[in-house]
Amino acid sequence: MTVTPLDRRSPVPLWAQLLADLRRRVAAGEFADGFPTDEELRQSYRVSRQTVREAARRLQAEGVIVRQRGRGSTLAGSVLEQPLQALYSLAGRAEDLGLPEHSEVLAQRREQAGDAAEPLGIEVGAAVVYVERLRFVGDEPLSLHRSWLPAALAEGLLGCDLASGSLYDALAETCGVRVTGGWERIRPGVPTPELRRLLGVRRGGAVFEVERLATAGGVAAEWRESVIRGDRYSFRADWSAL
Amino acid sequence: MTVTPLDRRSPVPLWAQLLADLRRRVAAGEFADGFPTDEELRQSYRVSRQTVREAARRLQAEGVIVRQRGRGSTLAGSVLEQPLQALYSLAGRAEDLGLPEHSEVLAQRREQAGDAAEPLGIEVGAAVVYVERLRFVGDEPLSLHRSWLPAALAEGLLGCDLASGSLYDALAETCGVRVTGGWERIRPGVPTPELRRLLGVRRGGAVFEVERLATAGGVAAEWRESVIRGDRYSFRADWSAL
DNA sequence: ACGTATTTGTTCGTATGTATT
DNA sequence: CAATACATACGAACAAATACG
Repeated sequence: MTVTPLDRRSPVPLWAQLLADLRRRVAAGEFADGFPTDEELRQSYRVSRQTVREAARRLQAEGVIVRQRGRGSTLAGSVLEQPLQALYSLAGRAEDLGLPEHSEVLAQRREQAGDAAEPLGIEVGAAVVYVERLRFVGDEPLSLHRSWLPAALAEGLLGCDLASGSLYDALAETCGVRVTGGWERIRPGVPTPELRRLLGVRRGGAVFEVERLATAGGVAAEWRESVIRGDRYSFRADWSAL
Repeated sequence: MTVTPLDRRSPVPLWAQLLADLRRRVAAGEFADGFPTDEELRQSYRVSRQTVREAARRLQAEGVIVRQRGRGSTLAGSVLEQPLQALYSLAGRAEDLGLPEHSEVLAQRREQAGDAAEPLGIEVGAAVVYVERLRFVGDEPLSLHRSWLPAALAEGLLGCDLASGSLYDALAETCGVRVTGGWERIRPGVPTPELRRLLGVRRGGAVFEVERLATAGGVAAEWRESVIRGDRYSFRADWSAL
């Protein structure tokens, strides 16, 4: 019984106290044989399910646990990876902010799958649609995106005007494929001279490199490699009450 | 009346439908004169407050709105900045994962505040404690952290052993100062030759550059500039049901 | 300066849906 | 099919921060 009792008179919310105690127990290596269920936590800490979920939600957001319906919560593997709010749609984000957005389409053609075959789960040499776009927010370029989509799904994109808007909107309208999920990984990078020129990055400037897999109903729909200017884009976190 | 009615028989959760509609309305420039309160949204969409909060929580996580107790929700008309799960404590994260962690203390001394004066909100030349640590996870260096703390708060850190563990733990134990919040900004960068050598980054390797301000009860407690190896650390987002 | 109304945050209880075992 | 476990959704109440008269 290593449960630390929570203090209801404390100004610190119950969920924060619970979160702290769970972090402590995780660090102590306590849950090697399975993370407790919501119900078990509810009983052992004598709080409501709401409170348990609030703490669990944050543990999940931090990448400490993975929660799955019907299966329960499990400790996440130990990788030095930080969860992130999904970039998802840069176009949508710019639009939300009321910024003018457009793209220069550098390529839009059929190809045979090379490196993209593996993440897409198709065979090398299978037909894919390749789209390369230089995206502008305002007058200056912000990012370069290279996307590979299985031709079986995205054939219709070839005749599409992609000079503005989200690729996923076009994919939904033209091909009836609605992207429902995916993942992406973000790293820092040094742009090649050609990329520097395309994006207008000054000497010594760095970029974010983003890999993304988008899925539609569990099927891989797009593999994307993006480069985003570091001098025009950044990530920010505000944190409190931890 | 631009409220799109929600479909309760749809497999898409109500909060997701609400979120989509709110995003649409934001993009349409509808909330120029104030974002609706939870109660207003509850009534106009005929859902419970729980549902409203679930959608609002995500809008906040995306950086679209800012929510404040007593004040309401406001549009965060802003920059191209993406919200991020706080890095918060790298030491804690490594510890949670059961990875061995330690630091090489490169500097730990009293100084006069220079560039750190402004973010800390103190006068240039005021006494600060400067700490520079090279942090290892496993046998290899992961990051370099340079911290400035007001001497008025953190004097006690000067006599502290900082070879392992979190600076904030030391700050709490030695000085009785508990960090309660803050913010950080993350950009990509190219390391200087000296940093390359210190961190063991190969030629052409890039890094994350992190600026952080930590506060304790509303008072600035630490200004930090960090450099994290890009080949050992990355950010990851999983997204779904959007 | 003080008290009241507003608004979001926290917490409880309860019921039902959905994915996994 | 049944049991398990997380997700969604409703209702309700009080706390805490803010705004306003």
